[in-house]
Amino acid sequence: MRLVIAKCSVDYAGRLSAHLPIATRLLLVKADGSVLVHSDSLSYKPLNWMSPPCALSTVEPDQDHLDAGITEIWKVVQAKTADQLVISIHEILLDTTHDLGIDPGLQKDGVESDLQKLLAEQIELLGEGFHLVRREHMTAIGPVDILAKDAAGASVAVEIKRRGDIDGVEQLTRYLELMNRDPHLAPVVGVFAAQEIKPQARMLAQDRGIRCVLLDYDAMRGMDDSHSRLF
Amino acid sequence: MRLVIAKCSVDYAGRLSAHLPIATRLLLVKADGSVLVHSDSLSYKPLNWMSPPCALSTVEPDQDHLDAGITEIWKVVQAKTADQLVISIHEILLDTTHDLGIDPGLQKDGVESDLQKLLAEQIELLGEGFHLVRREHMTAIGPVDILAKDAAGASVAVEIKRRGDIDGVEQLTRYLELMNRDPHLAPVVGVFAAQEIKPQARMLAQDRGIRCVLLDYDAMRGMDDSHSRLF
DNA sequence: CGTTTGATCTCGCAT
DNA sequence: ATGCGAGGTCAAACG
Repeated sequence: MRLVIAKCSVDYAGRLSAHLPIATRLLLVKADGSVLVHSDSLSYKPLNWMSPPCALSTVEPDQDHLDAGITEIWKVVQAKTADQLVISIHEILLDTTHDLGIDPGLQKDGVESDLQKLLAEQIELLGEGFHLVRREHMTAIGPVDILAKDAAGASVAVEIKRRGDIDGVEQLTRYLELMNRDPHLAPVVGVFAAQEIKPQARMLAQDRGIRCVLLDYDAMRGMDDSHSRLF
Repeated sequence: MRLVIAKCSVDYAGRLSAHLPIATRLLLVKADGSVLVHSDSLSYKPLNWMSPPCALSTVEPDQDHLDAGITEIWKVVQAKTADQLVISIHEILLDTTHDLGIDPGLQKDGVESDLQKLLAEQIELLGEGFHLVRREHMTAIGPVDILAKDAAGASVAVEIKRRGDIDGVEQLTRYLELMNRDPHLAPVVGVFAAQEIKPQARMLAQDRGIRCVLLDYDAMRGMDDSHSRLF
């Protein structure tokens, strides 16, 4: 990884065009050749960047460039899309390279798949007498998160989101429409389950006869045997 | 901006839990207090981070930590959500600070608003005799990108995307459903206009009687008077 | 302030 | 490869 702090201007031409006026920024060149341009604010997202696979080359500045104060030009081209990033450097304040080695990677916990697993194990949270048919029930247009049956034996399709917005309701609606055409399943009722449900999503769901259920991840994890065994 | 290259492990607890095993990484502390943890690959996205507003404090390692080889502990807490990022440092290989000043910011060209402006000016691209009623026509559930009339005087609702996928078709469908209930507008036909349209989105649109139109941004910009005057 | 929507979204998984 | 869904989405625009 090469770290350069430099006074520079940057131009990107690819999926769109973008320009960064001259200023002092951090230029990050990673081992895979990718380049990130970061300013001193706006965390997370670089001002500009080039994703791998890409190649960095330095171009000799011509007299016009030199007159404009440009001492060095980096040209980064994407190998597949031919997107271009051109960094015109006026002054280098830091230039250091370190070998970091490969990273073991991030371990996550608490994402949608965890919610799905917990709700499948605690399907009675949806109501007395509910039982699980299967997770990831396949339909022609994709898998329904959970298929269950209620106390009366009617089919229940459950869509699970961490954050429930309008898209999730649309998705569940398409599944329900399709599943209700299947005489082996119909009638199928829908349940939209999420840790948080946006008002507009709740409205749309109600309008379509879909029940909304709020999930409490911490409480559900607390009920989980495999988790509680760890303590 | 402070740049630190260090052998460290990282733990995040907030909207989810995440852990990074010990390895050498770049730690980036920005002027606003935000922190980014980058590895030497996977451009763009940090392995872990904390967004502003947040506060960084150093915690004195206890004997257990010291025995484990930890020489320094950073604790970063989000001011509002109380999310926590804990960085346990084993060895510092680089530690340098530079004042970058504020960045003038990125200038973009070619995003959705540009497409909308150009299509509004060149509405006849949709067909002979089309004319613009207005951009951002308000409905009860939000603004339709462009409202136009065709040669026969029938209303046309246009949804514009850079990349047209199924969500855009759903969105337009909701608008059409609503607008067709309005006797002043009905009947309203839909046009889904994008630089690129995914096959599944095209299928769904066709199924709902919505016309798909591919937009050529460069050609449209070439036709644009205000742009050509610049050259 | 909350809420919505776009993004050079990125990223991962399944087909 | 391509499509699809999720993201600690982020971040800007709008009410």
